[in-house]
Amino acid sequence: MTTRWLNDEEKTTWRLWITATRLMEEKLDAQLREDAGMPHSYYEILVRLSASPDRAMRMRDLAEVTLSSRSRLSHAIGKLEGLGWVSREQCAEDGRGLIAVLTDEGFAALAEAAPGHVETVRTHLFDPLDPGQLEALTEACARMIAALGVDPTAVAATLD
Amino acid sequence: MTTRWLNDEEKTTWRLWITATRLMEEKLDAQLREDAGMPHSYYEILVRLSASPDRAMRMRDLAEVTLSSRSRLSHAIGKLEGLGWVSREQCAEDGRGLIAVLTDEGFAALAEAAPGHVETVRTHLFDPLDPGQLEALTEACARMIAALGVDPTAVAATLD
DNA sequence: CCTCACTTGTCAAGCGTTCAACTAAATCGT
DNA sequence: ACGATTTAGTTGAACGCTTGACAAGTGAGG
Repeated sequence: MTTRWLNDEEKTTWRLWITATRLMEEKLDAQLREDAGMPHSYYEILVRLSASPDRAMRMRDLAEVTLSSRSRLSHAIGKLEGLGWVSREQCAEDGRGLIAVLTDEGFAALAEAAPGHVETVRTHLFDPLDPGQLEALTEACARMIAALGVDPTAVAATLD
Repeated sequence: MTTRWLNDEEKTTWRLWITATRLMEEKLDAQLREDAGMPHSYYEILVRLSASPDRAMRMRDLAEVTLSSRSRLSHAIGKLEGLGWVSREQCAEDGRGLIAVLTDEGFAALAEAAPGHVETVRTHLFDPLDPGQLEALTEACARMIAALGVDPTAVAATLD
């Protein structure tokens, strides 16, 4: 089968997408490291824990919602435990399981980091786009996620 | 100043954006590592070189268009040189400068990798979106890039 | 010329991630 | 009840990237 190469218009779209995603992630990570001393990936772990009942989640489930491998999460929680922001507890129902629990210190760190993070998101995503563009962007992302094999309604549902 | 928190609709948009960008980059990287033995970032370096006159670019300029730090590019070119895909040559006009040149082997590696990569991009970005969504996505990315301090017309112009 | 500020590219150290191997516990089939 | 398989989580090595420091080169002003 012959390759369906990208035409100029598609190349433009593709390059803008790549650039926007890279710059945005770079900006978020830099802002959080600078102002809160943690990378974006760790921030997201804290967010997920804070939004869960008892501020606790099983490692397995936490890995899934943060799109992390178990190994990655294990290392990350190790770091966060070292910072005193998360603790590990045995899972009652399953002897293999561990529960990551957000400590009061972790919650405080998150509460301090959140305003700056949200402001960054607003400044670089929501403020520059009008409502119609936001709607189109939302739908486009949902379709891409579906094409990548993940259920977008499940993603959207994990707001908490 | 009080924080303008995200409402539910905005949270949905934000989470879909994060998920789509992560999954897409993950997919691209996995596909290229699997089929071509190189990460996505290295593929982009080869693409930029292949599209330049004489398949060559100064390190400085290559770093800029690939959104890399000089250090990062230096490491990457070192790897690519080890693979025999790129060579380094002295810059005639500036004694500090080095020119990265794509070798024939590098070009062959790129030619072999390109069809699978383009197909992946089509499958997960262009195929699932209709023309109107693509246009909206393009414009949205351009505005985000502008908000992040980069000129989007300059990004789009570097098609070659 | 000479100096001084700036640019270019590299390098070592440290951080976060991935990969593969591993332990331990639960589950399944017979 | 028992071995085989699957699942949960950890670990260490290797990888790629970032940061900060550095040597070498450039170029404008005195």
